Amino acid sequence: MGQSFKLEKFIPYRLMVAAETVSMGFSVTYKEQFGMSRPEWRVLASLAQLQHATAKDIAAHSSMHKTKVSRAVFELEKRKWLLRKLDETDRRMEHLSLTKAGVAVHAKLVVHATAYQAKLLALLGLKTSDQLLTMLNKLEGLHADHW
Amino acid sequence: MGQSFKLEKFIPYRLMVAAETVSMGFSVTYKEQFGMSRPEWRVLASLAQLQHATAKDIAAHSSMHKTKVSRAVFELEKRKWLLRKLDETDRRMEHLSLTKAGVAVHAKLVVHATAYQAKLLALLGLKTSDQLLTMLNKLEGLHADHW
DNA sequence: CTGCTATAGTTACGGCTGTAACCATCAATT
DNA sequence: AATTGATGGTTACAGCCGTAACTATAGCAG
Repeated sequence: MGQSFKLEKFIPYRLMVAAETVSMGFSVTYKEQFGMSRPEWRVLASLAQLQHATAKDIAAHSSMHKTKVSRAVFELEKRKWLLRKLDETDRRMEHLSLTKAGVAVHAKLVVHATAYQAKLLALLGLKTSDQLLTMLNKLEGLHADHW
Repeated sequence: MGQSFKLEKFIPYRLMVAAETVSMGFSVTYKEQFGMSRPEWRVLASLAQLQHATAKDIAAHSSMHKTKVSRAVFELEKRKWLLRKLDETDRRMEHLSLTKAGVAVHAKLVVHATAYQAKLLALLGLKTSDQLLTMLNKLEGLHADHW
């Protein structure tokens, strides 16, 4: 009769549901406070961290498709949180950086992000994120033939 | 200078990337072998498990929005893997069940799903999924004010 | 210099998604 | 039985997304 396969024990399913739940919890912050989308938040965070990067760098650093980055960069530029500067010697690429305003928005979001991270770790009963990140590293290495 | 917030240490981000990586690994199977989408796979798996359910039951069991379920049910019915039967006493709802063909497709997918699950556990160095599922339970409980 | 190939980034397009509105039905109240 | 409100399920619509095609530029081979 009842087969033994249970959806609720299937890791890909459960991981996705958990990821969506957790992501939604933080998206409230950047959506409601700054009308930002997830791709925009990721680009902002990447660029704040890298200080200075091309769209391609950001795509690699934030695990996003280049078209998603392109659209997010456009939006952030429109809001004057990001500046583009063409490379003088190779005019195919543009160097991106945050404006003062962009840095300020990022700083505000980081406060919430840090608090949220702490909340998640507490929920999991962990002192640091190391174990969890190690586990996620392994999972992300699954299709390591991308390179 | 460099702020201390690192995107690659932020749990919501890392969890989502890992979930996408892991999900993609299995989606190859149901996409290439049966031209199925993720919502369709989830409905198939739910229905195989519940044996007999309404669209609403499936939405709850598979964590999907009702419109997604509605569309997936339509597709599965079109392929004759699923049957609808109107409830005689309450004609708003329909009882769903898999056809023989639907059960057969599910059986084939379960073979792959089980193997994939084992592969993931091995990758993580775990003997069972219990620890991991316990952790995911906690994360999914985050916004437990849904009920 | 010319032509070929590769690269950074953008965009047209079709597909998928959630929100909100909708339809049909039911249950409770009057 | 008519009204009202709730419920199961569908659908119109607008927005987001990735694929593939595109533009512009660069670099290399002849």
